[in-house]
Amino acid sequence: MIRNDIDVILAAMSALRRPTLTQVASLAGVSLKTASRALNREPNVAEDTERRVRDAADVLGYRLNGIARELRRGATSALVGLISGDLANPFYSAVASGIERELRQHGLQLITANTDEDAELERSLVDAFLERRVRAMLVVPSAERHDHLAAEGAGGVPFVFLDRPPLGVAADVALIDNLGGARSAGEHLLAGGHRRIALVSDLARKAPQRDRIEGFVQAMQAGGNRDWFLTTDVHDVRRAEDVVRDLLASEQPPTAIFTTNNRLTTGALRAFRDHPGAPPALIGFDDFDLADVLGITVVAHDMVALGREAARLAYARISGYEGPARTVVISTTVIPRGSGERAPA
Amino acid sequence: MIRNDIDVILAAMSALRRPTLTQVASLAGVSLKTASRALNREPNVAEDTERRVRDAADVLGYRLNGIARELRRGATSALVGLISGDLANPFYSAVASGIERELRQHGLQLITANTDEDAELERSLVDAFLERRVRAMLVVPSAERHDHLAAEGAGGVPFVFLDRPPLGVAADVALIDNLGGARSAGEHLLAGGHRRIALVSDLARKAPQRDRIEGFVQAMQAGGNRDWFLTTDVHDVRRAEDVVRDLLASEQPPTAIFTTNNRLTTGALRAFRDHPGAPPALIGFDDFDLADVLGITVVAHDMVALGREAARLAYARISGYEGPARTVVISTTVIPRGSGERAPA
DNA sequence: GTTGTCTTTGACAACGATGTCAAATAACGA
DNA sequence: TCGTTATTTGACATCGTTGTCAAAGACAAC
Repeated sequence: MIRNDIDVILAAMSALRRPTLTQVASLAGVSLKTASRALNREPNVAEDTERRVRDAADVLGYRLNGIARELRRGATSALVGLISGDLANPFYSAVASGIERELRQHGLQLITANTDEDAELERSLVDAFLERRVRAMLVVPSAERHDHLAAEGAGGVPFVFLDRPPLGVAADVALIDNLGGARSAGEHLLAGGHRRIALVSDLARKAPQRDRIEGFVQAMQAGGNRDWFLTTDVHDVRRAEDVVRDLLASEQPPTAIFTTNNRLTTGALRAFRDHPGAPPALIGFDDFDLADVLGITVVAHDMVALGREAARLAYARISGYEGPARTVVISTTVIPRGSGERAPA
Repeated sequence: MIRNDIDVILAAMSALRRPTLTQVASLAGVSLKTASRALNREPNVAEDTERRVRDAADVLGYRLNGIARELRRGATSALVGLISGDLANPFYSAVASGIERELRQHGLQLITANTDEDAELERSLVDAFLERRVRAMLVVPSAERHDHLAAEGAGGVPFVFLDRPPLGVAADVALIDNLGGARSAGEHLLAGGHRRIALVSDLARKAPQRDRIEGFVQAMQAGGNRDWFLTTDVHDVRRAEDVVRDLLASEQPPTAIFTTNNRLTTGALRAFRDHPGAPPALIGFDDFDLADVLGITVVAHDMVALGREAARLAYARISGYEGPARTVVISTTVIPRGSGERAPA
């Protein structure tokens, strides 16, 4: 009866709630279950019935309630969580896009959150994600220790760490070859004839920075060079600029500088800009957008690949892999662009 | 009875499923509802009871099932969806971080997806997000038209568009002052004495690019200059480099160039690098990292603010604002850094 | 002891979908 | 025509939580 149809439609609209499958079924004049079958293209639904249900769904603007479906289907979502310190850093956003593309191939959806490098927030965000029943957690760790996550690993939700290995937990990790990359940088400068080399690094307590420092030191030792020095805990661009400016103005300025991440390289370049004399040689860890135009030699690595590999590790666990924790290491390459090849003064 | 407790624990463990509230309740020896009350810190729960429940939850490693909770509480999640063409572009990732910070203040969580500028994917991702019952959708549109979203707006889920206004729908939008910014750039070059100016732009069918072109044209008209020319549909860095290289090599090269986005500016800089003579003046739309080091004059704007404002528009709708669609425009500033102030040859 | 108020607890339905199972109908061969 | 099988449909339970409502217990005042 037409009047009745209109009632159903009006009820669905006016309630300001999304129409439910029950309403669709009632409008189509079939049972709830039949409507469900029709919309899910299950076999054994009469052609005519399916059409009626689809029409009804269209009229009402019906959209499946994924929350209810997930609850019924096993209380686990198709979501994978990513928590990182600073998604605004182009460095990390490349990682995120690598992850996203890989996950999509398996019908999984990425959900992200920033911690602003805050360990407390990291914990609470992990909690929030787990409550949403994510299928896996990808973490670029900020916190120092990760024991609190150990229980989770056992509890069923796989964790994969990126860029920095977790402390206190055996878990899958995707890393960059920080040690090897930094060693190559050191060797490159030594091969160029440099001896007096300054190393400018970020917070030394973070593992990637530690490894980059160590790789560089290894190169120096292997090359028998002791004429190098290290400034550590340089955490932002401003500070890097100041540090490098001081280096340039010192009694015996270095003939080459190695900066251990993209921010520090930026700072160094700003300091160079205001410096009257010829700048020292420079190699930076991490490639960046206009490095080619600026002619900056860098230790490059594929961040998209890092994300992709991490996503693969996660997916393996989701699909049932139960073996021991694995580590994937992304290789690095020195890309000579001029700044790292300047001869010592 | 101890034996019984152990049974509950073992059952929870071995099932390889997360323990449910029922199991916690049974271990604590209370009813399901009481356990729920205890864990949610509802009033009127005996202190002793609450402790027993909490202990039981700890023992089992219980974690609330957010999916079930959301279903019960109203079938709408605390998620806000963001769909953008390319999250890996630092431009967009700044937007995302602005959004995220604003949302977090209201207890909302951002969930993101890339469309790779694919209109079809955009549609299906919007669908997927709506099925997850996001509270609002933020979209950096790729598709040409957005009529298919109109029904949604009515259906209750608020849509906010960023950077590009939607076609065929009246919805909240957060935009950059493309027109004004481009006009300022044009005026800046005219004031510097330039007449023969080349405009290099991306796909002209996209609204932001159209506006930037138009703003520039307005400035030329107002300044009575007709000696300018436009290359359009330059979509990637490579192509921009080629186009600018050709411009430099032409009979009558321009004395100034205006590139309408950061990718094109990068391309221009690459072309300049290989050019023997003095480069023309250059102004780029969009600020970028190291533009200061390179001394590039740009039309800058605050992308984080763009994200923040979009999130605010969305939140207003979520909190019940039902008024007409609103538009927020983020202002732009010309930042002179040298490249835009070079005198005409 | 009775009444009334306040605290604490539990039984039950509900959120919106899907899975199980059985009933109704259609189609077929004998 | 009847029995048998295949198709199509619907009633009902279920996922894990929270809201409603009523029952039970504690306590004070009369």
